[in-house]
Amino acid sequence: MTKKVTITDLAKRANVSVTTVSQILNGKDDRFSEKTVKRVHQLQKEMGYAPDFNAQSLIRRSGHTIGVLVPNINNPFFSRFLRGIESVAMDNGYIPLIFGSNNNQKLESYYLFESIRRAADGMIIASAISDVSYIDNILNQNGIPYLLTDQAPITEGDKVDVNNYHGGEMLADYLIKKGHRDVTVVTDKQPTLNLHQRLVGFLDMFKRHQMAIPNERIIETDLTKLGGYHAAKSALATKPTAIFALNDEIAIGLYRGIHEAGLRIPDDISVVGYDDIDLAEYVTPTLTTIHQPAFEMGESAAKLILARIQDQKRAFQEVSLPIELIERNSVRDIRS
Amino acid sequence: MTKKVTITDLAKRANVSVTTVSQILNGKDDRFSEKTVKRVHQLQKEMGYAPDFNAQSLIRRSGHTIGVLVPNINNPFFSRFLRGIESVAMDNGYIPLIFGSNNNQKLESYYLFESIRRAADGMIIASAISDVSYIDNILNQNGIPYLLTDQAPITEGDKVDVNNYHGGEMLADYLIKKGHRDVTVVTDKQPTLNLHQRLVGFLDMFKRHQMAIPNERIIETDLTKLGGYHAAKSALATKPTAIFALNDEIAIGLYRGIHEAGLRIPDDISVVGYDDIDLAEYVTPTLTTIHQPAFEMGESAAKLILARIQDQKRAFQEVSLPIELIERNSVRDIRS
DNA sequence: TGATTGAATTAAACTGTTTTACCAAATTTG
DNA sequence: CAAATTTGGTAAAACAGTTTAATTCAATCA
Repeated sequence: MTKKVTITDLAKRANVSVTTVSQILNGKDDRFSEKTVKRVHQLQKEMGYAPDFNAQSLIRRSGHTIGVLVPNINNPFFSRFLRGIESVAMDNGYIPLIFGSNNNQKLESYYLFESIRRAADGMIIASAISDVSYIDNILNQNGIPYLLTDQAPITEGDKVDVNNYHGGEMLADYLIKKGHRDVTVVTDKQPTLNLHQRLVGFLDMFKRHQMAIPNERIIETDLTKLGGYHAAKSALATKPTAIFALNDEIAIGLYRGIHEAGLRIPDDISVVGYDDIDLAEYVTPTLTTIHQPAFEMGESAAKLILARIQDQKRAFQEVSLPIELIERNSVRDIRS
Repeated sequence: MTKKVTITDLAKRANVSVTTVSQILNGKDDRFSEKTVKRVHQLQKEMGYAPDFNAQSLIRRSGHTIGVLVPNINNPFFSRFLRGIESVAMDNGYIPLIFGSNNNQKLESYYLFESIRRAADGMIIASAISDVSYIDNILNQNGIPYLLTDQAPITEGDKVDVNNYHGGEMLADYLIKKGHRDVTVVTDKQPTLNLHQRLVGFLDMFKRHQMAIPNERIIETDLTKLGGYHAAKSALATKPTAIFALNDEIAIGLYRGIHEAGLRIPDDISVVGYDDIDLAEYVTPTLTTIHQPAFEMGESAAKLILARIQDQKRAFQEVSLPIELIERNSVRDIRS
């Protein structure tokens, strides 16, 4: 167990001061003779020197880290979203610090402070549980720029957004055109703003067609496969011709419940989801859903926050990404 | 943008030295008067002080971090494995630093050094791509304990293991008992040791029954749904009665390919997988597979590495977790 | 000749925390 | 009552770097 090699070791071997080494290794080498520069680089390789991350972060007051807060790491949508973030963060020498709040407000707050403690340079927050102004307060207080991927009712800030309201509308419109009017919705017990907008868009469209969906037709569960599975019974009890699952995970759970009830999709009942996780085209029947550009959302979020880290004064920017209805085989046209 | 509150600020307000504050906040408060202790704690809450992570890590030479290296973050098996690690790490005040090597050796090596740079206290490595002795070298050199979840051919070290060889055997035995002899295998292009053992167990069992599987029946692809989907055609071309997918992801990809080819599972062809990801009981038909206790593997791994961090001298320990064949509906009994 | 300039390098201050060694006053002990 | 011990606390060094301002030395200039 050899001791870790430090900048001082390197400086000694090179017969220069640590200042010199530091400067050279940070690219400010125009002030030094070519000989010295070469020698330092040479020795760095030889000795396998890499600056200590914590020492660097401490004095730079930057952990070269961006904190990422998502509700659920295991949800495939967020999984791809995170990969998008990771991809651009890594390319720029930043490392994402990923936290899953699991709908737990205490945990969310803890992670906020943990990010501060770790000198995160910025944060990306997807669908916060807590009050947005609370988050804004904490983060502002500590001078940490952040970004929401939510239609959060906050006056200013960078945003990455997809129009969830419109997504809900599109699905409703699609089902209506296929002749469905007895439609049941399976949503989250504690919907984040995203989901809420999605739901409202859907309901509004039905209202506009004088076919308002009654409350009994709105079933609440967890945003997971298991949640969908559990909700299947009560959903089926409402005798719908179609079910709108607020995300694909729920839809896949419903598939199972529906199959176990001896019904067939889409012959006996239609199902639509939301997100277009990659699984959506692997289930039988393939799932009609709204495609959200999860990876691109992650990329945009990371780009935006990095840009702000570079320049705190730049104008706020709002990136809006398109969504798309992907028609597959889980909906039947029931017009006689 | 108020400045971050430091231990010095707190000390000033409390009219004591920073030493005192540090000691008290670290629980070494028996040397101080009750009054002082109370005051310090009171002020900590009031001022919202939390010690700077980087400063702490620097002087403690510990990032309270454990580096985790997995081949693929998106694979549901690893996803649950990571959650297991996370769970016990967090409970002990450690944060996992998660890296996905994506079968890229360069990246793997980079992450190793990044972990060192960040003063990781230990590492968990699942199925390394690189030579194990290479990893051992680097990590040993820097005094970082590590743990493999692999049947790696290394003399000593902590290990978390499930018997992949036996898992392969069990599946082979099962298929043989159901009358299958024309069996095709779909495996990874660059199998890690885990997968290799799994495959060898499977092949050996067939050999033992004088039904050795020829090389043409071993098809290589990526370890993903898409990989499975792409492999379906060539797999079907070998006219098997059953297919062994080396993990469930591949199996789900095969499902799609098989369905698109107009065949039915298990009527026309049987499929078995490996891992028992939660999706396995959501697909149609539900998938017969080997259950690996992914979450528990993660938990054990984290516990083991934490124990070693506490006490570098303790005896090496090898945890072996049980696997189980889960019989579902994807295999038909074809004995006439 | 003395001042100025420029190139190459460095000393010293700083980041926020922990730790070791030490100190003064109060209390106990012999 | 002097010596020893306890009580409650602090100063300073260390951790591994970065950054700013200063220094040295030689060459150029007026």
